[in-house]
Amino acid sequence: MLYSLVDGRARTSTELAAVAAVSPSTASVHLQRLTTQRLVKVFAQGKHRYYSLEGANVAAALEALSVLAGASRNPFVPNTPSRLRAARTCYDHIAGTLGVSLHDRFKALVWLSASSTHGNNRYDLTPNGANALEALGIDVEAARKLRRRFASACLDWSERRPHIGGALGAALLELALKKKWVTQDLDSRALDITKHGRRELSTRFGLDLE
Amino acid sequence: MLYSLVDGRARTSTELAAVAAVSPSTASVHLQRLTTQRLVKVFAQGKHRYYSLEGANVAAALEALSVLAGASRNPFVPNTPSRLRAARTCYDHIAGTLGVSLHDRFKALVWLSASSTHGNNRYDLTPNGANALEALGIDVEAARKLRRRFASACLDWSERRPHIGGALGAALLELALKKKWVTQDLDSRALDITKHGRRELSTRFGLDLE
DNA sequence: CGCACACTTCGTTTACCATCAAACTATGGC
DNA sequence: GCCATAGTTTGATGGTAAACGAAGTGTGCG
Repeated sequence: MLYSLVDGRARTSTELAAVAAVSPSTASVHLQRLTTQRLVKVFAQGKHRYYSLEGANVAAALEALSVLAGASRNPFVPNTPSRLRAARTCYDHIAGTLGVSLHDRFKALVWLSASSTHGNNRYDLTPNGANALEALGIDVEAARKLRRRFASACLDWSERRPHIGGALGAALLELALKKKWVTQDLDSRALDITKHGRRELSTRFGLDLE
Repeated sequence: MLYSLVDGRARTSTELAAVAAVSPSTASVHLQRLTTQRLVKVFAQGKHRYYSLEGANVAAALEALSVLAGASRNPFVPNTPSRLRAARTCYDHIAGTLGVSLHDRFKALVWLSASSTHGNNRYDLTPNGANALEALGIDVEAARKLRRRFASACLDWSERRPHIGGALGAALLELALKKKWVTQDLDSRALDITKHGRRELSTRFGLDLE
């Protein structure tokens, strides 16, 4: 279970049960123990409970042990249709590889930081981030005034890593549609990244999508 | 057991049994397993079998795990009389802190290297090392001709780390006595490092002894 | 040579822990 | 409001591995 989590992605208890080839109940008690021992952390989203490694310490220990064991692990392959995996909507914001990439990029640029006031999986825009997004045409102040969480880490279904949700996520999708960076599929949640969009994402955010 | 070995010192199976608070027989089967799994290596000397960590990999893994456990280990304290621990003879060569320090220093200076032709715990002098020792007044060629092993790793009883044995070790002790770097105690195996010797060891080998 | 010591091998016992099924709780969708 | 799905709790069970004592092997010392 732990080794399957070293890629940084989160997994549900049922998936981890399958990975370990044990029954869901066995997996449950095991994961409970791993949680109390601070090896993994849980993140409940809807009726799914996503488990991921607690921190870099744990990954380091696993790495060191796998060196001893001389094992090479086979990587996780998501079995989501590739069109949906690349980019799609999640309620009213961007998910899929694109969503996760944006999230990672915004954190790397320090536009987004973990919220100090709210819970664990909430974000704040830094002054830099607010300026940059205003410059792109997002009304950050308006988004702040809405009666909903401003920005949150939403766990991505296909990538199993967080993307940006909340009012800010919605504003980003709105912007991307308005600027024709992406177009919405009519009968699915898939998003198409336009040629123009690909260029813009690259120059504005340094995002290089396959 | 493994944690008690992270300091790089070797320990006997009886000591490790005491460390783990189990019977000698239990320790024996456990150590056997650790050996086949390449976590520790054995070195038989007389009727003692010294166990030590197999390599840096193992130490790294233990380190990573202890970070997770948040434990701080209490270090090994040798219970040997300090006079004997500092310097003494082992058969006909130098043992104790001084012996181990010389061994470590010679390896660091690349005067001594693991023997390519003989077994695992044998040494060869490098050309550099031979020159340096000849310059000090050791007849290296004569030592080579003796019908005994030239240089070997002899596990130090108090330090639990190797010092230099064999013909080379004997020649080193002979030199140290002749140059009055050390004087031999009359009724024990203890060696006294003279003031002069301390100075010489410092300038010639960069050895700083307490 | 024989004793003492260091350690290992063997066979047996015991305790524990992983595992599962069944029952239970929680969440989302219609 | 009800069903389906996701996950957890609980209690019983069996397999396994850790542990020990007793007997065996090997090494050094007098």
